[in-house]
Amino acid sequence: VADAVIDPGDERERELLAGYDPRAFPPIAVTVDVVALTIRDAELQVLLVRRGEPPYAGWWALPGGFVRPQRQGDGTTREEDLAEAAARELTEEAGPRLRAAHLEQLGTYGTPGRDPRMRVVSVAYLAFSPEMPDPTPGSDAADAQWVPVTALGLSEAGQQKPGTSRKLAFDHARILADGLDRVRSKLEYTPLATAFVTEPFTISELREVYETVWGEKLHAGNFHRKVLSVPGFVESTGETTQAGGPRGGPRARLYRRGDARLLHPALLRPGQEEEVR
Amino acid sequence: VADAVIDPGDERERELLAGYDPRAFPPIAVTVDVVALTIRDAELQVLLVRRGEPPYAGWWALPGGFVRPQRQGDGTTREEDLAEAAARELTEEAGPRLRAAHLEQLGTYGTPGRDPRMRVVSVAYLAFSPEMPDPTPGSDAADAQWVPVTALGLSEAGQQKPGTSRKLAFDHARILADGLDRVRSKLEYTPLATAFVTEPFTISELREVYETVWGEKLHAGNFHRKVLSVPGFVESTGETTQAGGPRGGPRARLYRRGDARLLHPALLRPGQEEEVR
DNA sequence: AAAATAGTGTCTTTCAGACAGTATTAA
DNA sequence: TTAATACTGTCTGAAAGACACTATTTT
Repeated sequence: VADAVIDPGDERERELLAGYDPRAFPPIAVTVDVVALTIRDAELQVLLVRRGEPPYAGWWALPGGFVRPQRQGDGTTREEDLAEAAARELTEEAGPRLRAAHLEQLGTYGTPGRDPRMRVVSVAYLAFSPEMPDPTPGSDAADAQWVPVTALGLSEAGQQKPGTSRKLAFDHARILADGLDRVRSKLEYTPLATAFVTEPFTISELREVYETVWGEKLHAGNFHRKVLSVPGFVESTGETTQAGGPRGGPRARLYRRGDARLLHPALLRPGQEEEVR
Repeated sequence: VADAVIDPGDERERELLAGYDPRAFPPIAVTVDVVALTIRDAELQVLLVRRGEPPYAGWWALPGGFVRPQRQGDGTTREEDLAEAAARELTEEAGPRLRAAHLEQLGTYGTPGRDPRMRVVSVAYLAFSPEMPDPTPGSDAADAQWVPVTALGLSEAGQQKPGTSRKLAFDHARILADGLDRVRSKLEYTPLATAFVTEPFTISELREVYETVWGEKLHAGNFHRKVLSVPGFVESTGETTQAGGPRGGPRARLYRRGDARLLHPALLRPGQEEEVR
């Protein structure tokens, strides 16, 4: 295939190429996939795209696509970084209104055979955003939807349980499961939960993030004191909400994100006594 | 380049290919790089290879190379997984005696221009092994060496300080810095330290691992009690060493790795009061 | 005998979690 | 008035860290 452009030269040069020049090998495709998470209706939801073409036509997939060596946006032509590619895919699928508050690399998946068409190595990214409207129907993102992760029947092993209606294409069930593990764990020791709320926010809103992601009720009083005791987690605005909660209660104080990158001491997840052995 | 093999067909098909077929784009090379760490002479050391060819001839690099779509080992021909490729590179560079006790994916680096020859996306792996002999001179691994990480003058920003004699090629200083961050942090909440010692081991040997990786002296008595109090971290063999320490002291009890995958409660790193802000 | 090391005991401080209690707001 | 919620106070137990101490071994 691509060998054609190379003049092998003498044997030494050929060996050099075999060791150092990838054009001597069949190509490997590089893609990015994005696990975009948000909280809607008190549920953790993930952005999925319905596939229209084989393979896996009619199945659901994480938004993603091939990394483009050339990027044309503002007129200038330059190459595209991996994180840029992830952000681009997200915007293309979910619309320009989705501004992820946080984007980080999750991991890279390159097991042979994960894409039946050819060897594909996929760099997965994890994105978090506050509650977003549905992707605009009729736009480029017509086939994108926010789906509650509980509706996907994921097992601990990163597979979907039989009988789940929305089937995930490729190894996306595994990637999503890894992403969920990562989020649940990062809530403990980073201020990541603040990426799921819009500023200013209340301590209760922050607690709802933890409860939704961890799937466990937390003690409101202890949570409140704990959050305020961690230096740099949140920062008071001095304001309060304009009204109490929908079912009563006093007005709550409002906060902004603090400047801490790590939470010390950490907010440990309850019910983890049973260790992973 | 590779466009030649594709017949563009009508416009619809061309668009399909542009979206789904990587052969419509210039190729991106996929490599694996390995950050192999061990403890020798009470120092944390990393396996580096001296580059003989441009670019960066004479500089030092992490062991690594292109992922081979086809792998020929036991006669059968099949594709090579990313982790397999990492293990293969490690064996090729350090010799077959290096058996990593632990191998995990670190991250993927694909910034345009990181390799001046072409667009290269590199999947980095992190490997840990107990103390190993030097790579055999005269073998394939003639140019590989264990180098103390302190000799590389890494700054927090993942760059080498001016005046460092051993210069790291490509963005390998950044990859190594990320790897060191990962190790230091994983010692806290996983039993990873046991990957740096040979079984059976003493609590003091385990403490030396922590002290070397963290670069801080720990309180021997408190460390001892702490390790034994974490369920599943270590498991007693019932044996003791045959002699005391080289400068006196009683014989120490010997332990094996336990079955815990996570340490609860964690072994928190001291001197971290100053948070990352 | 002296020095080094393995391992244990104990005290103080911090923190997580349970629980109670007060003030404020909506229905 | 009732129920819900925001926030604070207090107690208990777990655990980290400082320090002291004993026992065992080498020099």
